[in-house]
Amino acid sequence: MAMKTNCLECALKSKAALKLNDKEIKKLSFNCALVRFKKGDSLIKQGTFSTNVAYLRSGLAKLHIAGPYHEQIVRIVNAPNYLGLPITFGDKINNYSVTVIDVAEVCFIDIKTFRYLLRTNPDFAYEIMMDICRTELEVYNRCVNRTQKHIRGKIADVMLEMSETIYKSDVFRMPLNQEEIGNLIDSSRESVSRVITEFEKDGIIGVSGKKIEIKNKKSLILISENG
Amino acid sequence: MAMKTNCLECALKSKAALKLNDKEIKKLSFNCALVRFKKGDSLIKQGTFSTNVAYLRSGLAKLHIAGPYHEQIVRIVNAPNYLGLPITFGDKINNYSVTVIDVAEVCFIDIKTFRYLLRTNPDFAYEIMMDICRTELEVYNRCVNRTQKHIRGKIADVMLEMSETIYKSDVFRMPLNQEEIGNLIDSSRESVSRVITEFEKDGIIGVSGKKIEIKNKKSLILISENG
DNA sequence: AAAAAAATGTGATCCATATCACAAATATAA
DNA sequence: TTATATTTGTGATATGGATCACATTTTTTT
Repeated sequence: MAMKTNCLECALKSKAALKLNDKEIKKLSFNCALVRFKKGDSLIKQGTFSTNVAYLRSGLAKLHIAGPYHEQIVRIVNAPNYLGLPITFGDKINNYSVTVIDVAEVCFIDIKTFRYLLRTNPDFAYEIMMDICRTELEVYNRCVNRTQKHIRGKIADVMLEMSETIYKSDVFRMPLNQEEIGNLIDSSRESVSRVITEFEKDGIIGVSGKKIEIKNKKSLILISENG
Repeated sequence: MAMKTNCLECALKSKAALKLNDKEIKKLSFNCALVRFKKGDSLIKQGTFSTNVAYLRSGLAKLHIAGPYHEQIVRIVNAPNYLGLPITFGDKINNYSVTVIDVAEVCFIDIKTFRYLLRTNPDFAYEIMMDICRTELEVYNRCVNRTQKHIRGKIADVMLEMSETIYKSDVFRMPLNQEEIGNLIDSSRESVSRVITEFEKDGIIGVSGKKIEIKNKKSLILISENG
């Protein structure tokens, strides 16, 4: 499953890795394994020990936490992006799970190597820090929206995020089922179904199976803003 | 208002600052101003530019965001702690506000000096990174609780946090009014009032004005866990 | 100490969503 | 291709908490 990597020639390097010199990249290459995953595979499991830094080279994953009553998807992570950086530093035990939702390639980097690079290359460290901070700010806003918006606005947000941020296209294959969408926006599967049906009837989106087409982006934005 | 600081002799240094050598501490001292604030004073204002790193040396502050419908308190920050580190790196514009809720001393550190220290002292940088990551993990869990728990459980959590984490005592002066508690746990002022009254009637807490006494911690923990 | 402002308590009513309970439709495995 | 499992659609009903509307208490200002 795991393959030797050639980080030097990798075209999907992180912004941070671009700051490494050839010698450092080689060190990284030696201590890094590339693994392919399919939908449903678990990359990080809440409650287990973290031993590697994971870098999502391609594909899509969900970061989720077992809440007191049900599962909650905290955010969708699209490539290229580090996964679970905060656990690498904040805690030895994984505070959340990460699961693949669309075929993915993941580089597992030895944690000692990663720390060595952080210590020796301040530019690399700075980029990693920027990355963590940007994510944190995003989580703040996501949390505020999740708790304050009504279902219709939240579904509109999900559709817009998939279209604009994740797939960068008006037509896409929704990688989450309705129960997962519910876990992402904190509502029940049934309510998600009702709103999606409503959006379709109103001609705002087109649905055929998992395929979604954004037909009226302006309406979606309006609904996102005004509930 | 602002005073020259003497970081070298400061007894309330951050874990990160403890990693600095004397020369670095002196540099910090030269580029740092200590300011005292009282309840209600604004330390960081959402939407403005961030120019300094703020370190809460003593006191208490709330980190809050203007949501689509109402204000939301994201977390309560107690000293000693950095304020708004993620904005320092993640964005030039403040994504949230920080306001004092109990007399506070804040050190404003010149951002260039801070960055210089990050570049030159990897141990310092590592501690700062740890700090950011721990906060991020905390925010994840807080967000899950806020959206999934019922009011009674959330009020129990607030009481326990104040008693155990913030004031480390069974008796304390609640620094938030009921509207603010509502903003912290996403509920209305009225509901907060009702639950607090209920807890008092049940003999779980004692209330006289702002003074709160935890009378039955076991009950609170039970309510926190089971709603 | 009096007046004004802010914070709190409490009933009555309303509403967005959850929950329950199935039917129908898709997807997956045998 | 049939059988089985998973996902989705939709009505009926229940409910936690929001909202509204005041009364009361506490705090702050003058």
